[in-house]
Amino acid sequence: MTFSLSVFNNLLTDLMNNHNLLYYQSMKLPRSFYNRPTLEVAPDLLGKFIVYNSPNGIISARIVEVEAYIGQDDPACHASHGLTERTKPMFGPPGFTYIYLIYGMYNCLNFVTEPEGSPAAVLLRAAELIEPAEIADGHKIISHLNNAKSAKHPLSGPGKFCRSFGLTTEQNNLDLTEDQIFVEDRGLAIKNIKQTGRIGVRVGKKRLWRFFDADSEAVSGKR
DNA sequence: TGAATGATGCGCT
DNA sequence: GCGCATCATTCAT
Repeated sequence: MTFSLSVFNNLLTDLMNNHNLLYYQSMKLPRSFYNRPTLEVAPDLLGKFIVYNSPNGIISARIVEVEAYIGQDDPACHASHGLTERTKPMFGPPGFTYIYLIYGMYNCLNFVTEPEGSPAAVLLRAAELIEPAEIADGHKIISHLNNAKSAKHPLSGPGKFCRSFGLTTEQNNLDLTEDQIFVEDRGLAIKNIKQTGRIGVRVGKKRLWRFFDADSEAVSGKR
């Protein structure tokens, strides 16, 4: 099973290197994927691949950990204080990025979910580069941007992920159905999904809205 | 355990 | 407007 999946991925890798556009168009998640209840979207994102067409080249990694933040009634959700300039993307249509600065130094990437006017998003907490690097110079770009700060797991944690990918608030509110940044399905299924409370929040701890791939080494924090 | 670091939002004038 | 507490984090001690 594991072997055939890796063969499958290698085949896709070759396909993609030779037929970039065709591959992207067929695998990219459509807006309808995000236009659903957030608690369905979040676990469904596990095993999908985030692809960023960065100024330095294309980077991609497998998503292994996410958290859901849902609506004005969720005290941990930024939208709990209502519509503000910062949280505007979450109130907008689904399938857009929502990136904000946290603790003065780290950025966090979210995927906006649910219909326009219904503020919700999924926070990307961790991802994993698949060996061999399946797109372009992913490893090189990431280790350069990460500046050797966390060589072993440079994508484990929302702040580390954005730092390694080179994502900042400049990439806020981008359309995930266009080509700069998107998520794609490569047919990889996650068989061991675990669910816990969200990390780092002081409110809304009872909601078990963190989802991660229990078989991944790249998951951040406690398992 | 705490320092680094800055935008945001709230509660006042 | 102005000041201050808060914050979906990370890393070194």
